[in-house]
Amino acid sequence: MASSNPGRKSTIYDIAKTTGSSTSTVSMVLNGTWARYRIKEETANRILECARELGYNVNMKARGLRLSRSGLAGMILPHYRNRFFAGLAQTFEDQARSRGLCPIVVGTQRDPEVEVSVTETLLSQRVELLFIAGLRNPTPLNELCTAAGIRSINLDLPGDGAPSVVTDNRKGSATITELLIEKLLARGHDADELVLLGGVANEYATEMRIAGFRDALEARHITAAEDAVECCGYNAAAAKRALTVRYEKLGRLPFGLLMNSITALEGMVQFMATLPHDAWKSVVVGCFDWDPFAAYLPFDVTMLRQDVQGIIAEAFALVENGDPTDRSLVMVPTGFGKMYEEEEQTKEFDR
Amino acid sequence: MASSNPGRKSTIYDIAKTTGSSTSTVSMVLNGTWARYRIKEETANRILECARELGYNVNMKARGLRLSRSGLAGMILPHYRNRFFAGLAQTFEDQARSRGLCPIVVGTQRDPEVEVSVTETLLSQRVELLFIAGLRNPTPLNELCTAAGIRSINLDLPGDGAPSVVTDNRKGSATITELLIEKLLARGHDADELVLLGGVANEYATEMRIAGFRDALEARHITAAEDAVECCGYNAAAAKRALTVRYEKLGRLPFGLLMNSITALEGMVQFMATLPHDAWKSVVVGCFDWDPFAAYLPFDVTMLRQDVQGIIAEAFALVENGDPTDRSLVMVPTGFGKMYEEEEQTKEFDR
DNA sequence: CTGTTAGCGCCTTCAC
DNA sequence: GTGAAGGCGCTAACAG
Repeated sequence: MASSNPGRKSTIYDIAKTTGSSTSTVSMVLNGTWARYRIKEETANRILECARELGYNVNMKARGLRLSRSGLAGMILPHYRNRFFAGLAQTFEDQARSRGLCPIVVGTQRDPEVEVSVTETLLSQRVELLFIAGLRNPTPLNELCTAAGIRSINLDLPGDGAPSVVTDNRKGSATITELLIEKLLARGHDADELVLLGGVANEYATEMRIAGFRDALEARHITAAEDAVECCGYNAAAAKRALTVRYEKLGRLPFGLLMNSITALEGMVQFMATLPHDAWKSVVVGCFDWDPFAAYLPFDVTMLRQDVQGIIAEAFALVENGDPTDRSLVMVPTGFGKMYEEEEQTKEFDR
Repeated sequence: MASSNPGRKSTIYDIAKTTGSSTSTVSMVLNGTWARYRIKEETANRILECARELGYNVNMKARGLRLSRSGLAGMILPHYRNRFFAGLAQTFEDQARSRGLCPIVVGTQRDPEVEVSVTETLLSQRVELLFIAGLRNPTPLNELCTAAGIRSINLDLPGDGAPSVVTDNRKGSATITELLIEKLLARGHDADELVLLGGVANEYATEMRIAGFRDALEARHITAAEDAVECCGYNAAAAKRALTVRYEKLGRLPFGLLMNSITALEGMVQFMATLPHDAWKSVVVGCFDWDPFAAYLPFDVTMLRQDVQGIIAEAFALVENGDPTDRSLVMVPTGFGKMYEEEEQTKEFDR
């Protein structure tokens, strides 16, 4: 780490001077295009060596300015607090890096002002693409991007200002509903014991999940109970409250529960913790999204897992296909349990 | 959103031409320094208006080149899969934004090659500072930064290549150990039932926690059992295995358990799920780090929470104080339960 | 009050 | 094979 000029980053001029060559030669060598220009290998090596010694490091600001390519890929999401968004972020980073881009992901806390200002900031940094995840209404942000000539893709929730990649919630919901019905029947309960709890009415994901839920019931010619679907909101407290009410009315829990989010499941667990132990075994549970703790709780729970790798891959494909008028909606299927081996490979010092 | 020149981002030249003024006037107006230069308010308004219509957006690459200030703040961390790192990322983003910087955080999956290449990338993007979180040996990265004249701060785990901000693990450990002992005694058990499980011997955080554990025992003149500390590793499977062995040897669980990480706690929960229900109530548990699911499991668990806001604030203070030879080690105290009101304020559509 | 100009560091063409 | 020069978009003197 022998920086001859500590504190000041070195430039190609420094290298040119120390090696006694010209800036263009240095530039070519550093870009790997030197072979095409028949530059002496010896010269090239000398320059490379010198660059290392000086701790040289391209100035992407200058290169980007010249080439009008920043090398930055942006993504905004609400937060990192669940495995879905955390996984999206991680996968995005990996795939961006593998394309030679520097990932830059920002959490907005669902604050509309932050969303706009972050988008503007990323645009000023001249990101080459922007993925917008989990926004109910991404259109204003899409428009900002379009105006700046930057491609944006909506993830998780669709919008009409850009192409969107979302989980196939309806199909997934039907699949898990089907599975829960099987389990209920196997336990000798009625299928119409199943309750879909959580989420917000008229919100895209919730509506799709409700539709899938009904699909599965109808496929078996089962009439859903009046109150089989309850959109009590996504958060834990609301789900806990809703369950409490049902418990008091019914004198017990429903035998089958499909929770509309990991946070709703959190609320359910909080409620279960207040009940006698055998309550845990009395109920068959399903959940959209996955969490490592929840997966091992002492009750029968099945978690629907989103395919973050698939989502990100589709999104990159969309930006790479290049049609700026594209507004297609790509559906990515879900799965159960672990989806990627490596994802769970915790390193020795992971905690 | 009327971009007169869709697809091409507009520049100050475009604005200068359309408003019939000069680039410097435009520049000053856009930077808000126009009052100082006594530019007519009317002109200013015309320019501002035009900028809006053109969907103008500063090119930070060019501005950065000129001012040699990128407006970027970097942070690297192993992953986002637990609440500590997720919170660090979120807090970093908030605080960076409030300082007018654009946060750019990258997860490295603890891959040393990725760590180096990400650092180099961030350095080429000319980030103005770099926070390095959760690395066992951050020194090589610190050196890269120093060579480039960029200030770096180590977070969570210390290093000798830069100042470090870490949680006061020893004090925290002593506090929670003390609390668990109280609980054990209240239940009529011996204090030497307490076991510290998980982590890696000779690793900084683990060693500090062991020291704190012993501090608390010694303060009460209790001799720790031979096998009171078991560094079985951080991951869930290892913790589960270690507990299984103890269970078989003892015929029951130890009455008190202090788990060295959220992942180790995960392993414990997995093991508990295999036991009869009353096992959950038989044990008093503590854990370093916090998780929303774990916090509401049906057993007596106390979670030590790290002060992510404090850590990030100290880190920014360190870079702002400016002494590049500073190698100080700042300790940030821990707390129990919720530490910030707002942190748990889930928005309506959060899931 | 406003316009002109000289770079910031880099890449690319075009001479030599 | 190598050097000189122009310009990416912006800012800060410095002239008018």
